[in-house]
Amino acid sequence: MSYIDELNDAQRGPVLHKEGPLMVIAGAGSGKTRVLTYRIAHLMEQGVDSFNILALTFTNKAAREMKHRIAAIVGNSEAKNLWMGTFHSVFAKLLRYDGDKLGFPSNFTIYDTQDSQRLIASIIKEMGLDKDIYKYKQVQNRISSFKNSLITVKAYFNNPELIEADAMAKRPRLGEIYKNYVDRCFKAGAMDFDDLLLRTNELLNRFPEVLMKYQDRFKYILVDEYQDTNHSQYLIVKALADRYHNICVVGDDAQSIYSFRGANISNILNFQRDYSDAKVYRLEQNYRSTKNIVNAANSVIEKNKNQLEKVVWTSNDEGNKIIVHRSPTDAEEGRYVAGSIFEHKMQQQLPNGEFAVLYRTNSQSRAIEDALRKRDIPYRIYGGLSFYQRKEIKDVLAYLRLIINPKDEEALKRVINFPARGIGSTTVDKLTVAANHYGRSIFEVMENLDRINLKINSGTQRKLGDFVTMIKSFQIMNEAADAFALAEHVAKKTGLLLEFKKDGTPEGIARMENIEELLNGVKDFVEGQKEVADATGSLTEFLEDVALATDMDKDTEDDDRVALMTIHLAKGLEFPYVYIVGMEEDLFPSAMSMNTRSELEEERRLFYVALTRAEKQAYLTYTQNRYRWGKLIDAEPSRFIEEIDEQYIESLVPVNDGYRYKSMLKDNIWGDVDKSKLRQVKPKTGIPPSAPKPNENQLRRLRKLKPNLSESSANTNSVPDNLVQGALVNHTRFGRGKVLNIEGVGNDKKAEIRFDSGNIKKLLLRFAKLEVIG
DNA sequence: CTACGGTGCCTTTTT
DNA sequence: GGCACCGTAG
Repeated sequence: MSYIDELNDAQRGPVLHKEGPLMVIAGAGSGKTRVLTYRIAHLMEQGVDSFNILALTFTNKAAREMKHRIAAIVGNSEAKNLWMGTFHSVFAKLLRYDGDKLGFPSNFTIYDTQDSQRLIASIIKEMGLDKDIYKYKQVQNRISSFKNSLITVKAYFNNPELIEADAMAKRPRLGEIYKNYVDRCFKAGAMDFDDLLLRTNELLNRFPEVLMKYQDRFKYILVDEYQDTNHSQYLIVKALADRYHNICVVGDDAQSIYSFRGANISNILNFQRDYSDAKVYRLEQNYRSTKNIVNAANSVIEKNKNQLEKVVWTSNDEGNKIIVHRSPTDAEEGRYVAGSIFEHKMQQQLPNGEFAVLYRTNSQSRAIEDALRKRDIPYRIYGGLSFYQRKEIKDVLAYLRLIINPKDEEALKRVINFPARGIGSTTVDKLTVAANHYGRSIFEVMENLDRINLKINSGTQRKLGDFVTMIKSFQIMNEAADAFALAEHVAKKTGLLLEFKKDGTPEGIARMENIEELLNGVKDFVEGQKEVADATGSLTEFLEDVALATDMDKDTEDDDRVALMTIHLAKGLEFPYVYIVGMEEDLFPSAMSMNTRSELEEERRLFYVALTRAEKQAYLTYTQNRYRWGKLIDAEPSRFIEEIDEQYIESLVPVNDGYRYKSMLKDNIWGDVDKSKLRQVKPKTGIPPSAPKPNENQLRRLRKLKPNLSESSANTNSVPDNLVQGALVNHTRFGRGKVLNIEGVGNDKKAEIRFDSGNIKKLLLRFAKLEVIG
């Protein structure tokens, strides 16, 4: 049992723990995934049937990776049978089996947030309500939070406080909207994200035999990131574990960052109350980061009041201090980050994948992207507008959804007139009214146009008939053809591909290519599904996969790129070099999250998560002025910078963006050096026309600054004269090599060298440690 | 019915 | 600076 030897004492406890509830409080970087993986493998080696294990992870990717690692220990065929995935994907699967008891077809559609919002917007309109009072996004948000707290429509109307609150907010008819929304989803055979959990609860509550079936099946339940479960998820887990009590939850209260979507930190804080015989294990040794980073993060999270006791420590090296950097604008900030990454890469020959840029909001990615592009540094953005959310992709998917489930109202509305086929909003409105009146779906109304008098002129009636015929022909094809053939047929037959092709603009071509990429994705999926237990590779499965895919789930192509993502998405990941950008008040912490103590504490935990992603070096950057909503606004440094114990911070370095902007030193824009002045540096208006020159004090301090990466000129190698094309050289890391070519001048001078290993590398001479040997 | 331009809201974070 | 929605003209 060699894998047991790879664990430290603290990790071994929960892995070997036999029966009964256990909670693992796992500090950042303490090997929590390893514990989960090995515990599952160990259970299976002890004779537990893999059919009896349920593991709930935070991302599908995490589940996949864990499965692979388990397969490596216990064998592939056994690992296949594990139920492992996100809450949403696991319970979607469960609802496909047993959702019929609630009146849902097994091929129900999953509405994404946009679908929900559109439906709510149209309900508000149909009800004749003022859209400025009933804002569809806010309404959707509120309904979502009801569902996450298990407040059904019925529960809402039984709760005077909620009704009162909405009345006070001048939205007395919110309950009605809620009711209509639920009805319409039901009628459309659709569930939104929250329904996947809410309906699972309903199913388990109303049908004891179903509950017993799954209680008996899932004798061992493991939940990752337990601190981020919401009430609905909490109840599902509790119900399923109620029979055997073999529940293992893993989490870190200090990393709870999803309360905005209903996550309830008290789930983890109260675990011992729920299971009085629970054994608690703590993983406190951090294997990821340097002492500086761990200690800095500890000094920040200490400021939170509401937390479990835990001391994260590390025996890793001291490491470099955290570098804090100020820029005049967000564009400069991007340039600094790109320049810094560039220098690290050149100096240490690091791959792009060792770097991550983390931000609070998706909109911050743009400035970083621009700067990286200018430096030719490859990057990949995670999150934001993901592939599956692009218009053209959603259009294709909507057709596919309609084939599977013609009652899917949002899919129908999306494509009934795209590409344009002369069916306008007037017609769609008439159909909607009729559908609501008869309690049928729009598609059913369209199928029976001849039997209902809707005052639609005959030309339009014929167009509607053509549309119905087309969709039905697709349905017939779906019975025989595989998902790929069908999807390709649909893209062509509907005219979607042609629509974008004839557009001719680069944008249109890009969209066409995206559709082609989607088709390839379908193909890959169909083939990949053959490896999964009880999967068939059907269109239904593909659509479910797409609906619940997160951006992190995409197979990380093995190309080497800098990662750009929000801090939320970065949870669970680690990178040697981490840049946390936009460290400014109102941005991070967010202006929306400073009203209550608990909101602020969540922002602080978010910062803790960000900081603890870094293995070797963390950078914090902020700006004096930033573009927001297309306007330049003043910014001031985030309070979180001040909250870090000073001893872990490298004195705030001047803004000279490496060698390339060295000329700016003349009228330099200096970062403030004195930490105590952090809050005073905010300029009154925009960018000063010429930034102040450094005073004597600042100059003295700057001279004392150790040479570091940001001051590239200080550690530039002098280039030996005899380093010419054809010279033989020795490199400290890569060994002997021959210079093939020299290019560039001055600081940009690079040598292309073929090393004896066979690798050809381009090195910046001012960094490369080269010795000429002949 | 479509195309186009004006307006307002938006930016927290995601399954 | 961008998207979604609405009103108007053709």
